[in-house]
Amino acid sequence: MTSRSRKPVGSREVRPDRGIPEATIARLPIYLRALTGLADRGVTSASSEELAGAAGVNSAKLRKDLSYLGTYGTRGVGYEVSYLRYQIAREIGLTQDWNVVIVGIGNLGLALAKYSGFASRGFCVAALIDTDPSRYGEKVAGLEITPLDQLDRVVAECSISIGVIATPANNAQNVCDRLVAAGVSSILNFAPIVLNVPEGVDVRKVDLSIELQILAYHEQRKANSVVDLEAGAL
Amino acid sequence: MTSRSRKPVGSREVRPDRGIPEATIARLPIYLRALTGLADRGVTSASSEELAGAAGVNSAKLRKDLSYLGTYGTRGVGYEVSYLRYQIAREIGLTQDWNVVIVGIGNLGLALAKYSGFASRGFCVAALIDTDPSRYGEKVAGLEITPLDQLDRVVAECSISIGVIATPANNAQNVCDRLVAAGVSSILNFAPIVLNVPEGVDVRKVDLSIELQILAYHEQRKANSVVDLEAGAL
DNA sequence: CATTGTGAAGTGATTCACAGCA
DNA sequence: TGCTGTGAATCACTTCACAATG
Repeated sequence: MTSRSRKPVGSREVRPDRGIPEATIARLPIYLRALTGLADRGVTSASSEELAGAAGVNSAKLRKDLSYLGTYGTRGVGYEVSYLRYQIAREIGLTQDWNVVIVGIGNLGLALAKYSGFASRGFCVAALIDTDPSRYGEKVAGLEITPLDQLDRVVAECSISIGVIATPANNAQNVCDRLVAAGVSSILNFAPIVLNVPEGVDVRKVDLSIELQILAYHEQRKANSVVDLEAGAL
Repeated sequence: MTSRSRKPVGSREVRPDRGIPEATIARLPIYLRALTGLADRGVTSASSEELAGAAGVNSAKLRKDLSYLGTYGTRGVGYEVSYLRYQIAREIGLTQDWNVVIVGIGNLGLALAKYSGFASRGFCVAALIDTDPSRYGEKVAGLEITPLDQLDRVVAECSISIGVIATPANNAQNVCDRLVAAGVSSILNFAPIVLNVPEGVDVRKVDLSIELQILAYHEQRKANSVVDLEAGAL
């Protein structure tokens, strides 16, 4: 098994080694989703092959990924769905619910605030922040839109550690700074800019135009290769 | 599928195309965004160091990435912003605009339909599709919501090759199949399921809960390491 | 005996470090 | 001189292939 020298020597092992590759971590939620789907359909046990199919990866990768968490399968049989599901949820940190603040209640922020899927996946939208005074007090999904300058209070009161930025690009860095100052240390950024954050703060970004552009690149290449074929270029 | 627009024929000496790493392709849109930002601020020239800063990557990676496209810099000087911007846009396939259809005009679909940022980035939302008859004909951002069974016609009429799925999970595979049947070969999927598509169709997925869960994992680890420190465990 | 768990091999991406050029 | 472009080295991730095992 593992035994790489990470930290400067531990006098002893604290928990089964925390060296899970980032790529694996990014897939754990997918496995969780797949397991929940199987459980909902009444499936109680699944092989790595079946699970991998449901998650859209190959089975070797799935087994390797799971091996970083521990040995939760049974050789010759497979994995018990609900048990594995629990183990992954625990690993991700979903034994507790996480409170989230959404900043920027425009079209996208509104959609996120109303999205019902977060609750079942371990997240609770606990506060909505905007900077437009005309919207203060407006209720969305049972929550009042609150001014940005109350961020510190709201973050503290609700024990919020995850912030979602859904503002236009020109406000995003400012909002980000305010979130960090308020104590938020994980940020999901929808604004199309690179955020600067201090050490210790995690940022993940979702830029829809970028996703489309990546598709466009491949789309263009498909179109071109058709042209090539028609021209007998190969 | 329409679209051809290739370079002025192919007796070019070096075809820099073949084999740009996927990781590089995924960053080209980021460089494009950074260059646009610089251009907007009147910057006409930038070193790899400056550009990399604006894009949130290190300069070695940026130079290596750009080297796959061609040699667009000047040693000792840097890169001409507008020239490089054009070259990247061309590489991605943004010399043309891409028509996009959004399927599922719920909260998220609505937000996407209204989002003004697509236009400036090479995309035009050309059609909105839903399955709820009570919404047929409703106008959003100047477009009528159209029934799913008119997808084929709409895709053909508007030469659409990119589809966005913003439906609930239970409709998504069906919608996906319909899109593919209609001739769409690139799909951006917001539904929290794994889509099955035939060879040659590209899918990119955005799952907001998964992004939050990845943040939660790191958040949990930060919290735990604080506990470890307090307990003197290291 | 079917299936897991995992070393070893393979592949791809990143970073280093410096030659080559304006 | 200063910065790009790029081989070589390194690091990270994936896949292979099979011994271990319930």
